[in-house]
Amino acid sequence: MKDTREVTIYDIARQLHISPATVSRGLNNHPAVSKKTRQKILEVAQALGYRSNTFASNLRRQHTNTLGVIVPKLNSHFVSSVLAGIEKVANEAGYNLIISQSLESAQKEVANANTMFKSRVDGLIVSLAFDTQDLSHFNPFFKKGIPVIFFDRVEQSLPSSTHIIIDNEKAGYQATEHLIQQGCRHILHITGNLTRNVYADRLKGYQEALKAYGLPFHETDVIVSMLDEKSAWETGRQIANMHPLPDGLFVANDTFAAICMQALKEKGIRVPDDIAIVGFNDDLVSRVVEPPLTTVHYPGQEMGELVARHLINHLQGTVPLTHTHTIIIHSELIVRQSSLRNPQR
Amino acid sequence: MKDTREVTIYDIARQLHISPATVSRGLNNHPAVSKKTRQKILEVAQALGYRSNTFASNLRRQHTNTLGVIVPKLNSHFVSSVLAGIEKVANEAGYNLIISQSLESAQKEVANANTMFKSRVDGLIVSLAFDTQDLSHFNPFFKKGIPVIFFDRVEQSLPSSTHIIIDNEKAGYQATEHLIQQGCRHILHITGNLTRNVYADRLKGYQEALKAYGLPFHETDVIVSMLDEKSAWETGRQIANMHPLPDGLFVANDTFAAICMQALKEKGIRVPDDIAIVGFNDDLVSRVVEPPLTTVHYPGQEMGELVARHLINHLQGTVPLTHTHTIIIHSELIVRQSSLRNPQR
DNA sequence: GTGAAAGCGCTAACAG
DNA sequence: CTGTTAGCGCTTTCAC
Repeated sequence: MKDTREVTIYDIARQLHISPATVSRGLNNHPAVSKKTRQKILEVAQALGYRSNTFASNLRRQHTNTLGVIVPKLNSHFVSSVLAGIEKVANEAGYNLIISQSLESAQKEVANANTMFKSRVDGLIVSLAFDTQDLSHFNPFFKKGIPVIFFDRVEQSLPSSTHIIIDNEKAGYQATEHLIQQGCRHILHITGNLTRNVYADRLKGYQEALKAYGLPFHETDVIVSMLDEKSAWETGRQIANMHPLPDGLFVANDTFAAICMQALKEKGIRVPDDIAIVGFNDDLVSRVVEPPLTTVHYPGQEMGELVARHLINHLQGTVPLTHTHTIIIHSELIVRQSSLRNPQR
Repeated sequence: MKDTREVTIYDIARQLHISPATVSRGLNNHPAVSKKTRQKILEVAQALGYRSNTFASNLRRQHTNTLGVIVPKLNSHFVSSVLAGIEKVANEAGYNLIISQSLESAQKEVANANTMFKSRVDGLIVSLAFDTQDLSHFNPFFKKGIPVIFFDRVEQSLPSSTHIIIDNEKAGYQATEHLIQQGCRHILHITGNLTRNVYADRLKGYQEALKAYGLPFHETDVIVSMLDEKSAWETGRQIANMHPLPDGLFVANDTFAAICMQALKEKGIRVPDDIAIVGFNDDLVSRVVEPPLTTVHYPGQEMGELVARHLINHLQGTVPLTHTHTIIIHSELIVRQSSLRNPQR
């Protein structure tokens, strides 16, 4: 039953009475092969059910035409969009993708990086896990000159690698400013691990905005959380029990914000009247909760396309990666009901 | 700067004055190699920064130790859980994973299958796209004797391949029965492409339940949708404008249900008082909407583990795959406020 | 327990 | 435009 023998270029060559080299060239669209022979080669290949052996090919040429991608979690609108963007560009350029998720664990990220290294990806795209501190698991790549490019969750201390991010400080500023303009005077900021750029920068923006509007900043108004579902419920309930109640919440992701909102509402607290809430990411959930969540949108797909294009350009020698350090993509605040206290118009 | 030369088993062999064959054996824990030499080999390999060349290895042995996974969408709680389960088992058994998403497009699924085939995965795990009809893109696998195993979205007409599913008919029955028991008499069922088992079976369950409770079934009460976000809003608004209003909604996924709920509420319709709603999947969103959504939970992680274990057992020759046709996993209805009309207790 | 040797399938000089 | 040749790095008989 099993059709066990593999068809090779030798089989094609034999059938056409030409050399395997020519077959190889024909299959790879090498210019120095006549249209006629190429045509024939393709036909026979088709007829014989030939499939090229990537391993032999990769073994021979010393690269894999494969890009590695490590993300914290597949399961978010933002990450999905980025991936879609990366895949589009990679596909068009003939690159394959290996995708893995660290599940927000530094340990798993290390394992993933090792796998990627062993898989000999030509380049690596990374968004760091929640608690990744040490970046030495990328050293093998640096040493071998394999380009690594970071997006969103980056470590800017790292020299000589490219980062593609949004202006988290600005986004944090705008979110906070918006809350202030809605009349909030005591705004809590709920965020993640502050060693991570995205959270540290949003916090900076939050602080700046407070300062700009002459509001005091209290350390105790910043809640650092693991940002998982369980903490979200706990934090939400905790806030509901505060006296006096804060009147604004700037939360570093939509899911967390949505759950907080739920927890607050369970305790009879009104959103936005008692507490106005702003989230981050523009996940689907932000549109489904009641009231819809004001949030920061950033263009995942574009970001992914940009990241991939950059990496591929570099791999193809077009652009020296080390010269373009940090690329900042536009983000914007989307105002919905969860923060709107004095409806405009 | 670039450390360009790769370390091979020859380098290790030379350093230890032994043959590459022995090094290979040592690295692969071949029994016929003394503890001492193995120890030394490992040390030198470490010191030299050796990484085995998968391509050479794969080229030589005729398999890849890699499993392919094709899912409709990465972006759902259920799929993430399944993947986690698959990964756990695969990892433990020393298998690598290539994961790709069809994004609910049959066309993309074909492309993915081809890529998997070219990547020479040792086995394939598939959950079908929304609109996949023709399954011929898996023929190359069947022909070559590469095992393909389906889960959740399956095509049971397919002979001689294993399916791992939940009892969708039963789940559909229970969901509908629950709504009836809550006093619903006119229940709409919103679902996906009815050629797909999951949707067809849930519909059957819905019909059975109606019949069992002496309620009439109307074709027009079944709304077939693409189940994307846009349709969800449209459908929700459409339902809101119905006269008379239905009093129950059984929706084939949580996201869609959540959006419908939102759309209904926008029109001033109360959930569950005017319309009770049951979703499907137990996605995070089901817990965050107001009121929380009654839904059907099924154990993704377990399902993933089971699927992977099954496939790997077969690859290792333990179990003949063709003999175990269909495995059914337990699912359960989780009752929350969106459907509770006469609060128990 | 270890070594020699052949070859997995492909590509890239080089030569014509 | 096409053929010859020589490996890429590894595993696996078959010897010893």
